[in-house]
Amino acid sequence: MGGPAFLSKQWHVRYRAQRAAEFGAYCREQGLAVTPQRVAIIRALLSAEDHPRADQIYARVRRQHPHISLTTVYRTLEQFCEMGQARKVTLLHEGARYDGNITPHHHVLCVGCQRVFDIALPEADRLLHDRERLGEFVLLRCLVEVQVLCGQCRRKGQNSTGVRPRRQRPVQSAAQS
Amino acid sequence: MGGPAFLSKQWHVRYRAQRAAEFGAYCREQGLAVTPQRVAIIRALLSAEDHPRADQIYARVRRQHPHISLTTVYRTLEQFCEMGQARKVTLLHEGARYDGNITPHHHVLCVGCQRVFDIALPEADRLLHDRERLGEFVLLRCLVEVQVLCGQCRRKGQNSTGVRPRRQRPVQSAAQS
DNA sequence: TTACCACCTGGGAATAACTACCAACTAAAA
DNA sequence: TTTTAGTTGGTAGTTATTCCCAGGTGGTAA
Repeated sequence: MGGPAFLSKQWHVRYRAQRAAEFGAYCREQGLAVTPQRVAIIRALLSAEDHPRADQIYARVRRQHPHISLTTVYRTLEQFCEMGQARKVTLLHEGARYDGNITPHHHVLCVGCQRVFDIALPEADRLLHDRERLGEFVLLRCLVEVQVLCGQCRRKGQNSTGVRPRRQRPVQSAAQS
Repeated sequence: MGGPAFLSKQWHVRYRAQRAAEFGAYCREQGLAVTPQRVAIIRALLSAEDHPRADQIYARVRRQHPHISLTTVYRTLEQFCEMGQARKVTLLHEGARYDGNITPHHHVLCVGCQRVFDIALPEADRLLHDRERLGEFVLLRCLVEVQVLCGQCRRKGQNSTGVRPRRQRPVQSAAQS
């Protein structure tokens, strides 16, 4: 109880259905148009069980929308991440960074300036303590990335989530003209 | 005590000096030639405080070795990682992967087949529980990647560390010719 | 139902971050 | 000093992703 657990198949099925149903409303709420491309991409993403890459989603969506472009897929996935409707599993994906310190430690990344700092996190090292297996998997290592906003970036007034705000469609009220 | 802690400057200084001093012996032990390029790269890496990218290390090494090639820098850094003399901070760097499941969860990556699985890790979620700050940093999120070898890959006899073994220079003993 | 327009899309070109290849070079064993 | 496996540098890919912009379209207001 309280230990690591894989998420069940059944849970996933219900979760996806709910998310798909709410998608249109969510877009409208955010001032985004509900285009066939966006719907196709969120569906492909929600029905995927393999954490697909952008090009894999592109290939799947193309079965229904042969004219969709790869650019649209990349752009839309990025938007979904900004909206909080998807997660990018790759961390620090803008090129590998190297660390000469090979003692056990973890990393703190400032989402503003992309600087990386070393940190010791004994709790993290104990995370999967005295386990060799996790289900059918042989445990090798456990990596932790703590995302923060450094003092410098906070003062510069960077948005605190690392998510760029999108422009809202102007609400056409009785005010003007 | 036992909580998150940044590694001290002083510690780093001594650590680097020791690692630099041991480097030659380590290479010989591994059957690797001690070339000026390798020495320059390990020095640049050990003296770096910023988790540099390969091209940054290239730029720094070039100040002393104007003829070194970027290819050598990439190759050498990769070797250092294989030898365990460096760490690559970027996880899953072969392209972003997307996840439609935005509930709090973490990822298990099989280093053999690169498949990604979702996992709930309440311990990880509690890791930085009831903290808003970590030193001068504002905490945003804490991401965990558990690296494993899945049953399938284990049976296929994949090397269990994700590190390719290097060919040893044959020990020229009295045996032949 | 129509008109409008800010938003959205597709396609090609550009970029960044590697990676492969191979001929020339060199560390180090003998 | 000789030999040679191991190493390097330069060039030419490749892969993943982003930029740009002309043309298309969802959604609001009339």
